[in-house]
Amino acid sequence: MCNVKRNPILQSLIDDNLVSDPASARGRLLKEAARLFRDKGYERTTVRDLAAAVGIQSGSLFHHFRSKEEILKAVMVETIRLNTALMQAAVSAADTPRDRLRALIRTELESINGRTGEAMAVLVYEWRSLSEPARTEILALREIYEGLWLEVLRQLRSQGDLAADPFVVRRLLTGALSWTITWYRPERGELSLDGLTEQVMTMMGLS
Amino acid sequence: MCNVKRNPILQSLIDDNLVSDPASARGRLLKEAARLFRDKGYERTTVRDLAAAVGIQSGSLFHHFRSKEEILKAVMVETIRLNTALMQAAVSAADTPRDRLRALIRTELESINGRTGEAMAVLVYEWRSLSEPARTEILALREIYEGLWLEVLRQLRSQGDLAADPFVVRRLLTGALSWTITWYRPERGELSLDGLTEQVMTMMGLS
DNA sequence: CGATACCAAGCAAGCGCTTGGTTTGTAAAC
DNA sequence: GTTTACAAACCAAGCGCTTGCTTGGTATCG
Repeated sequence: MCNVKRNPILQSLIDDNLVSDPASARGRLLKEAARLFRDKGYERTTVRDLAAAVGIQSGSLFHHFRSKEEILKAVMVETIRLNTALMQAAVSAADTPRDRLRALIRTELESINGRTGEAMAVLVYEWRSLSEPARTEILALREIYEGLWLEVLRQLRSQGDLAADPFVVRRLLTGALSWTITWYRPERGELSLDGLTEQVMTMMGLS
Repeated sequence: MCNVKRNPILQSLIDDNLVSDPASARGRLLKEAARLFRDKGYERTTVRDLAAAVGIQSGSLFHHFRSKEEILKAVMVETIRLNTALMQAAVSAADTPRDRLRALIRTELESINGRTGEAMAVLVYEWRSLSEPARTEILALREIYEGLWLEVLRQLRSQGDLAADPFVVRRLLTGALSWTITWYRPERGELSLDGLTEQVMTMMGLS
């Protein structure tokens, strides 16, 4: 019905049933869950909190999800799916390895600090709350995502623009970028997302 | 009595009652608490877990600490105190800004991945579990610590070795270094702490 | 009619913490 | 050198509350 402007990548994932429509009951719950999990942590968030956030009784949650953990897992799975797709698009739109890296950094920063930020923070900081089987499942999805980064970093290295080990650099960058959520406030206007991206590139001597 | 070799900086902090002796009852509890909090998270760790780890009943814990949160706070406070002292020593032992940065990076990596690693991880990833008053208290202590970094980064910038904003760089580094705890395994021997330090310096174009 | 979404009520288990009493270490008093 | 005194350290038991989740029933709608 109300076709508000929406990212075409997100739309195609919704059409393929890989990500829940944020307008649906399930999608709204997942969005609220991500926010609560980020703000209070998974353990401190009760099923009553989750239910209240979407205006239903706590018991009714279990019509949509079999357990509280399944909600956490769903938040993570859908977040990885969306971000992998966004990353792939960003990489293929850039021409040089340097621009590809810039695109990856910019996209990841946007994922962390933009609309999907809550879910992204949950993905990064709450995975200890997953049971072992769920953990391996998530890990498998992450590897596709990480492969994108490694390929670009290897390109940069082979053309002499990167002196350090791509593997190590990616991991240092993972920490550096995800940590921005604890301090970076885009709405304050001092530093834009593009500006922050350039700061990262500059620190790496790639400005 | 049994005077095993011990870091003199740690020893002086113990003598001043700023850090608990790891041999004392309190010190042993804090060490076990740090390990449990890192492995399972603060919320998932019960007072019964904590008590069992040092071989007492759960109720007996409250002879030493008024609440579970006080244990978390004590872990954090003592960790900051120790690491601030270690950092100050590391900085004053180096001659050039570049060496001072290297010393800071190396010391922080050691704090995170060495003996005090458990407590350090708790400090970084569990502060959401603190109540508001405890949070501001911890934050005040952190500022001394952060001041050390900023001064060295400003020195580097003023001599042209750093192009990016010191403030932003420190925050990127905080994330990059603390994240190593999730992937770096010094015991595996592929990459030493010195090697990792050099990788960070190389990434910043300061090798 | 039948499926879907929900509510009202509550259960069993686990939580942080309290309580009243016992052991243990220490050091002065006799 | 034994006794007395006393505080610190600890145990056993359990209280009051919250937790994730279940159950049985009801409203809504194609």
